[in-house]
Amino acid sequence: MKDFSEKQRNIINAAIELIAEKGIQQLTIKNLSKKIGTAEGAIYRHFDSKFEILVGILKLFRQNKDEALQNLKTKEKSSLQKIESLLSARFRQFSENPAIASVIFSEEIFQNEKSLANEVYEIMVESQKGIETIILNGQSQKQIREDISAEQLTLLITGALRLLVTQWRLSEFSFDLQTEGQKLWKSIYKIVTK
Amino acid sequence: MKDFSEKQRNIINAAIELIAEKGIQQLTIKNLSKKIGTAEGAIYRHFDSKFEILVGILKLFRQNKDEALQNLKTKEKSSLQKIESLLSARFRQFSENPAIASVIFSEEIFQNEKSLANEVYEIMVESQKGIETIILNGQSQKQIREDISAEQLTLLITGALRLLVTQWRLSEFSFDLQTEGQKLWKSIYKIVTK
DNA sequence: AAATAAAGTGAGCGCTCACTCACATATTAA
DNA sequence: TTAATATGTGAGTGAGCGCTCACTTTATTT
Repeated sequence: MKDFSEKQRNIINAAIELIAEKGIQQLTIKNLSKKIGTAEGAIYRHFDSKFEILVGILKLFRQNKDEALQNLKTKEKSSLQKIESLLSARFRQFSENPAIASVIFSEEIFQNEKSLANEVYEIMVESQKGIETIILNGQSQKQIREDISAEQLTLLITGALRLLVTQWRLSEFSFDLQTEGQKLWKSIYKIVTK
Repeated sequence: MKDFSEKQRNIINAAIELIAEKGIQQLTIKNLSKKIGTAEGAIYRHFDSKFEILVGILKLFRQNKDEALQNLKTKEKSSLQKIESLLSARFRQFSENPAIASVIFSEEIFQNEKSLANEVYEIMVESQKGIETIILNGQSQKQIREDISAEQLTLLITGALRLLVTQWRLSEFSFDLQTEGQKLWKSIYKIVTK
């Protein structure tokens, strides 16, 4: 699994932005080259096919997720603090790069190709497993209520996170995501600590 | 706003199934006519354009939502019972018609066209307003906790519902949605009643 | 400075797309 | 029964798609 060159990252970022702006159906090589400011053919010096660009987007998302989870493990924090960190890091990332917010929870984009759809699902499951593990830890340390399973709490937390981001996007970023994200965290805190 | 003819409903349902199976990019007039068993041209006797078929899908979703909310108003139930009814009705609907589950929460399908994307957002907001109203009622009757706003509780409930359905779809319907839906309701019940 | 490699260019290829239209067939009205 | 209307058919149209390739330009190595 090699890393991307600078040009490749440019192309991937432009692709994410294009999808965010116009939807997957407008992610064409022509539009992509226009966005980057090169001829169409140039793209094929860096990617074998359009498919590989989509693969690249998912690879980037997977890296982000791995980094976020890895980052937490090194720190000395309580389970609740870890969850708060994860959430606020997410909201910050999306605020700084709204295009990612528009693509990362849109599984439909990759539904065209079976192998991509599967990758999307795997990333989602792994990401939630990370949160579930933190919650399980919090439960065994009696910081998080135990009358609701870690799986269910994860579903509630992740679901709300996703929906909030989706609303932010569909409303054309009409509210401050980080502010609303903090509100959400306060609610989650009340709920998980009972 | 006229109702659809039988042929039009056939076409809309086939379109939903196609999107569910192969993604929006495979919703082509050729594939659609193959699915229905007619020639391509026949479709244009019932819809002016492919765009109008997408509009039709959204119209159907809006009708479903309106009916579900209207249905509840007539019944004599507590707020908590109403929410449970809403959720279980949803899960039943999706179990019986998985294709709808695959499309209804995939907002990016309609992202291609600004007017459609807006419609999608409106339906979402209205749907949540319905739940929020029920929760507000439950709060004023002291059946639902008041230390978390109705808006936030709606976000948590709706988010979890959506995510559960999405997981069910991405896992290729690998678990029983209604069973998991009941589990979710039990968790939600514990949370909202404190 | 010359040679080699890497990156960019854009016309053009085969293909699929949404959609049209002249015609055929089925349904309803007179 | 005939006329009128609605519906179905499928080859055809121009446009746009992903992608290729002969060629040019830029960067790197000798």
